[in-house]
Amino acid sequence: MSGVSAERWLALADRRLREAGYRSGSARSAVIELMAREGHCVLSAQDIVGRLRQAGVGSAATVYRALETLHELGLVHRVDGRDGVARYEIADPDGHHHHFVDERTGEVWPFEDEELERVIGSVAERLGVRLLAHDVTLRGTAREDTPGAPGATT
Amino acid sequence: MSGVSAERWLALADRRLREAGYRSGSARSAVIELMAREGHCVLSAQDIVGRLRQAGVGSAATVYRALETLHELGLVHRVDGRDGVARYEIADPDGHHHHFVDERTGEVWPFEDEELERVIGSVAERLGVRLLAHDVTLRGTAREDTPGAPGATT
DNA sequence: TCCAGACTGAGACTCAATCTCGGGTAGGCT
DNA sequence: AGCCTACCCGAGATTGAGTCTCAGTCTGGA
Repeated sequence: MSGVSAERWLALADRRLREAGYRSGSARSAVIELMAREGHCVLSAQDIVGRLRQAGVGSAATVYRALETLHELGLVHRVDGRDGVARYEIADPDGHHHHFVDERTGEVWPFEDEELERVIGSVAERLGVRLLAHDVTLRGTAREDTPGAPGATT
Repeated sequence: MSGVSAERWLALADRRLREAGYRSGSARSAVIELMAREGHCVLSAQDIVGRLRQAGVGSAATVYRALETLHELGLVHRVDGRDGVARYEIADPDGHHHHFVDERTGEVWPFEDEELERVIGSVAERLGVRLLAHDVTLRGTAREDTPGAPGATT
């Protein structure tokens, strides 16, 4: 997600919060700014707590509260780790993606695939259910022999 | 999974453990039996601990050790809960399935879809990664078409 | 039978996440 | 501007899943 889009997300977050009747506060604002800056890839709640503590704001409770609020407003997605750690990323309003987890390094890379979305839609139809959300998580290892492997960049 | 198949899984587990050089022990056997009996749908680790404690065997440490061993041998799958709770189910040797979670009732339904598997395979190929596992979790509501049910998508 | 090494279980420990509550602050009202 | 109420914040206590440790027990081959 580009910087421009991050700006847009920040504005969106601001608006939604205000519309939902929330006031502004230093801690939540700090969380939102951090997410806009670095939340394009998954950030663990603990990461966020750590970053903000460095900056001298926020406490665990506050960060979790802020993230829960953002999640309720649909501004962030929660990605469940295999290790009992909650991870968050900003919800891209014009895009939907899934995750590949490298089993060796624990790194998480996003990807999207149109056909995958289509098939999931048809599966839901076949099952006769109304879909509200769906997660696809692939686990494995990046193939070093493939130059296009998603490991080249952070 | 049927009772017959549960028998088969039990035998398979027995064989794989022996082949891998494990000895038999009361606690692990109890975990395996419980999984064969009730593990066709997801069981949380805590559930298992509780059941076995009722029966007077096993401790938390032992149960987690046993489940880890079974997971390493590919005998069970781990399903990550949204709540930081590890859930397990027996790995059906002749079938791979995913889960639909009813958001209203919390019920979990397994399903399988051949095309979904195929698309996931091709996505992995496109990404240039070696796939070790993959989870697909659909969330939504069963469609008995309740008027007034939450209707958003994605 | 003997014995090395694997298995077990109670309890301490770690750490993410939540709860509590006193104090601070935003922002509407006069 | 000053006040006041309701919301926001943060330190610390608490919960609870999962892991670690270690001494005692048991399996299974020699």
